Amino acid sequence: MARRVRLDDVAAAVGVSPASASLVLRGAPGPSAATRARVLEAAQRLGYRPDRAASLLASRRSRLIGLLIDVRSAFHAEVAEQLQDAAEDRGYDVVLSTVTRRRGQARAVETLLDSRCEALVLIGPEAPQPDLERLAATVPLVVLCRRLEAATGPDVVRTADQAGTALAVDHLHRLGHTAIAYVDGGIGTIAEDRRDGYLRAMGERGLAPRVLPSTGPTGPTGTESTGIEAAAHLLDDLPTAVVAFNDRTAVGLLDALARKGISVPEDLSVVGYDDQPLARLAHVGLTTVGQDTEALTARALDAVVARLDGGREGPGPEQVLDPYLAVRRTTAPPRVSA
Amino acid sequence: MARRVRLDDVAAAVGVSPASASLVLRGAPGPSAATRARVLEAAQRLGYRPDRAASLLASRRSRLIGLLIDVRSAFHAEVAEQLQDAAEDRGYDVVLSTVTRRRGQARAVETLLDSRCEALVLIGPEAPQPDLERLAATVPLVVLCRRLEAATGPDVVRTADQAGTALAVDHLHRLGHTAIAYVDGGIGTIAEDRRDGYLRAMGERGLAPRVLPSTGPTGPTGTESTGIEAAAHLLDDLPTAVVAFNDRTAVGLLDALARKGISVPEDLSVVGYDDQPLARLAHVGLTTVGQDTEALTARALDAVVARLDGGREGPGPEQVLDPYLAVRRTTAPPRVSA
DNA sequence: TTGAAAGCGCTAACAG
DNA sequence: CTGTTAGCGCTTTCAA
Repeated sequence: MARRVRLDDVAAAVGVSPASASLVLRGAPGPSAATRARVLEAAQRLGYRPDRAASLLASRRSRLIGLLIDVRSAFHAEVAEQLQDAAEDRGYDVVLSTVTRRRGQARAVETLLDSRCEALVLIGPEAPQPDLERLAATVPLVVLCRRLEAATGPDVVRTADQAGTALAVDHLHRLGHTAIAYVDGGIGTIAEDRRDGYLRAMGERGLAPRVLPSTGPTGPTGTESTGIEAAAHLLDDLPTAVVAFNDRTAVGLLDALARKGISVPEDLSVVGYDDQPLARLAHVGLTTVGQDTEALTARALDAVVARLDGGREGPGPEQVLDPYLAVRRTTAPPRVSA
Repeated sequence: MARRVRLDDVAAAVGVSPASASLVLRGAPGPSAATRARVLEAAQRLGYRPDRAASLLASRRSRLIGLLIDVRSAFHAEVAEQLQDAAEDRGYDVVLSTVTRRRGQARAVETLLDSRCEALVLIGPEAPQPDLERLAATVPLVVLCRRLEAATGPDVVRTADQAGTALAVDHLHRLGHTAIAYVDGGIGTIAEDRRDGYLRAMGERGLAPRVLPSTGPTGPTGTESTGIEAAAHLLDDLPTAVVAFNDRTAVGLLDALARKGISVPEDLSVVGYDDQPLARLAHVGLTTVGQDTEALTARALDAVVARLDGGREGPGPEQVLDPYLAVRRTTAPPRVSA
């Protein structure tokens, strides 16, 4: 295998200095149109590919944004794709680092830092706030989809989760429902917000809340089984509508209900949360609350750029976007009972 | 923000040369236990983090494996996670590059090459074989989940897709089915193999095949809508069982059938392909064919290591793994008809 | 077992 | 507008 073509080779072939060739290949101003053309031609002909490690080492800036993802999450994936494209438009590149069962968030962050990322984006990190603050002291940090108490270090971009469940309650109430239960999502900031939004919305309407606890500490929370368990509790005293912590819970609920012969939405309306592809399946047609991922990633990138290019020092104001409600086939007015 | 701690700082703090410190920090043999301890202590205390760009540039080898993924695919995600962990055990690191709608495979591959990856893994690449051969001439290449005609360049690791659909047919036949239709997946190596497997399996059993065409060139292939369309054709002359090109198609099919009042598996058995998380949902309970992702990634990594560390020159023998059948709730013996 | 010196391939100052 | 000169932070001979 032939030695790789270097910048020097290109420069030599054209008869200019490596410095000039470098300017040309980076599209930097300076070189004349003539030199430019010749260098480009030679680079093309020789099959020159710049060595990223070398240019990274030599340049002051890396223009690299690190993104931590749990690659199994569809939402993370969507963010990754959108951030990649958005970053490109601003002249940045995104480095992905995956969290796996064996490879915790700390390890993944280190990888990113070692790769010279200038800023980091974390999606719904579960780390305690002090850890995030500490990290933010090291590198510009954007926390996506996670509320922080009086964030001082990281920039925060998130959707108003409280407003999301409130949206669901509002929708059901307008349809005529008053007995609206909520299937909880357990611990965590997101679960808290969604629950609070439900409780507040119910209170505002003078409705009695009813929160079904999430699966206990034995099982994972916010999964299909959470919904299945909740269904069992529900059967004793059926409300006319249920809001679930997330879509997976809602799907579990739907499944269990179907097996008990309870029709949705005739006997019971169900609302999920997340607007996952799953929810959109014709098969499921789940009415659900969703967030505008594209806007979320755009804001996240704005925050990064404001710090790196805009010279902003501290975190910007918290960005809280509004959720939307996608009405599908699992909600309807309550049955006019006898 | 304080200047980053360098190797020189650590070396100076201990009073040894950077060279020795380097050896210690990489765990290379040479330095005495005493030096070792002192260097490690100092590195820890100063918060030293090696600069990857610099070490990459300086070292002959990068020990980097590039993986191209479409991050929206659950399967790709699973491979990414497993390859990451497996690579770590062999002292390699995985660099992820995503293909997006805007950023084609070629671009993503270039990124990987520029990052000094020593080998590339592509998952089910759709590029024409000559392109793959050409790429394989540049860098050790492993093609995962894609059959190649007499592969000369890349290593190939895949599951026997023909055997997969044959497995499905066999299962249905044993249950007593004879009228077994197949919903096609359109063009592409994988679709061809699955269809061929079906046709051959039917032929071997003296059964008449019936292939329902995939959605035409207007729509994407292998999606829920493919299944929905297929259901319409099916209704004219209902078989007792259907094998679908993939799970998404099967789910579309299930949905359409449910709306027509056809019960599964009582009136019709359905088998999918891929064993996606979707299929495992209690809600769906799809009988489906799957592949052993863990084995697949392990073999892929073996192939990479054989070339890089084992000094193998050409591609190794094609690795073809067996698919498995996950029997769930969408298949049953045919109704004993009147 | 350790240290000195010479790069890895590129960019960034500055001088011409 | 172009070339020269130094590094970026690390690894790697090779000699001590």
